[in-house]
Amino acid sequence: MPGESPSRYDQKLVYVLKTSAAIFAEKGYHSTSIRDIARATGMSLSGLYYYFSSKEELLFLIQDYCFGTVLDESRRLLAGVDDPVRRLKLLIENHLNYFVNNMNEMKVLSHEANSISGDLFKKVNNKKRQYVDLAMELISEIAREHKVQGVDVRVATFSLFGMMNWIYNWYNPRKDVDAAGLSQNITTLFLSGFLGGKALGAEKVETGRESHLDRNVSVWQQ
Amino acid sequence: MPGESPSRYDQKLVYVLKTSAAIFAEKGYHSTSIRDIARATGMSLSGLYYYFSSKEELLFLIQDYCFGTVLDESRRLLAGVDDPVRRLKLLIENHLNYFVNNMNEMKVLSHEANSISGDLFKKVNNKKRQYVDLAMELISEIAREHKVQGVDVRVATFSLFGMMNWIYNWYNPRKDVDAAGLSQNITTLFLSGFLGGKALGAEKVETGRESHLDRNVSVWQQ
DNA sequence: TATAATATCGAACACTCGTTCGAAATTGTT
DNA sequence: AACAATTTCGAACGAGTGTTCGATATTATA
Repeated sequence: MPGESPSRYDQKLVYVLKTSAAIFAEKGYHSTSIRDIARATGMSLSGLYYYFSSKEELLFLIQDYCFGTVLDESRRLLAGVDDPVRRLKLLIENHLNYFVNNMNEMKVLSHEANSISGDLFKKVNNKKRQYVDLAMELISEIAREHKVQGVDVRVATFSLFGMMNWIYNWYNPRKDVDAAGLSQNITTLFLSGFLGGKALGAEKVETGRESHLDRNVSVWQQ
Repeated sequence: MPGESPSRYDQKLVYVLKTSAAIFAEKGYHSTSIRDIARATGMSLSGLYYYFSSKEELLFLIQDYCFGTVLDESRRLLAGVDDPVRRLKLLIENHLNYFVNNMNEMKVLSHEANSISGDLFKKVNNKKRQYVDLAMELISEIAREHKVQGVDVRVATFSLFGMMNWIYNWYNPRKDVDAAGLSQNITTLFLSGFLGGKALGAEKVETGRESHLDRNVSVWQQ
């Protein structure tokens, strides 16, 4: 049912997640106290626990929501596309686009991957494995199709993720190329390398830009 | 003066650093207590403070020692080599070789870069900037020489560091290719990309394998 | 407006943390 | 053996942590 507006509860939960993600991204999960989050959200310490049952679950909610979106969106985009090179390009584009537009959440997802444990860790890691497997299979197909030799598929896959996930360490939206440029650059780098850059032009593809979390947050922003 | 053996103090300091780095790498800096380190080293809580003046300084000592070695070694290796492509290959090879042989320290250096603050942060960051600048200038030279178009030098540089520094998230010495293979793969990927892999073979280069920290640690190991 | 459901809060608890300090043990020197 | 320097330790302090709980305020329902 389209047009159904999210409940008061959901709206505020999203606000809490978004605010927490920003602080986690800035100070790190372990250096952030629930009191920090209370201050930033304007809520009381105990009031926050109405929206999560532990600090670790709060981290989980951020990571799970974030990864779920990336995974769903990439599947949606790849559906109906057959050529593995084209599919990989879409995956890269979606990944980087979401990263740039949700830097806080993606930093928390990348950098705090081991700050979570037990079942919550497993849940996030399942999605992560699915996502990595998808990319690795694409790269494997490409290797077969194009008879790539001398490059290990596992090394190639994680090198690609390294390129993409490292950006929270250096990327500056006001200084660097935009998300589309970033995708274009990294796609070229991965496929053709630094010295063969002219061979493959990555065409622009339409992907959603706005964060899901952004949608309902306006009410709560000062 | 070669052959001068390190003092008792230095030996044990190195032992403390090495042990701490292993725990920091496993549990993360903020989740590690000085009591954890005391237990692992077999020393008392207060006894540790004879070797560092604060937990943060302990982190600094690990990062500074580690980065200093990488930087010095890379300068030593690059001295006398003119061709920028050759120079970059050496930098990559040295970086990955040191990374694989000192995974704990390099993980602490990469992953805990923002767990340190103030002057100590500045000190480490100065070395980091020098190192990044060195790589970026090499890449810039290569771009000029080979008339590379369509790839941003800054994006390329940090993508390379992303590939290299991400490995602590996935690399398994017992499962993956060794340090030499890793260098070969990543050099090829960066320069020729996944689809142009055959063009450039990265020749093997001799670099030191043993960690500096390893040298004097044997006495203290159980 | 009365009643139920939802949402928020202040205060406190139990615990862990980094760090200090004076004394004791160990090692090196004469 | 006597002394000095180096190294180690136990015990404690004060501050900050995540979390709980009963009560209160707010909103929705009738």
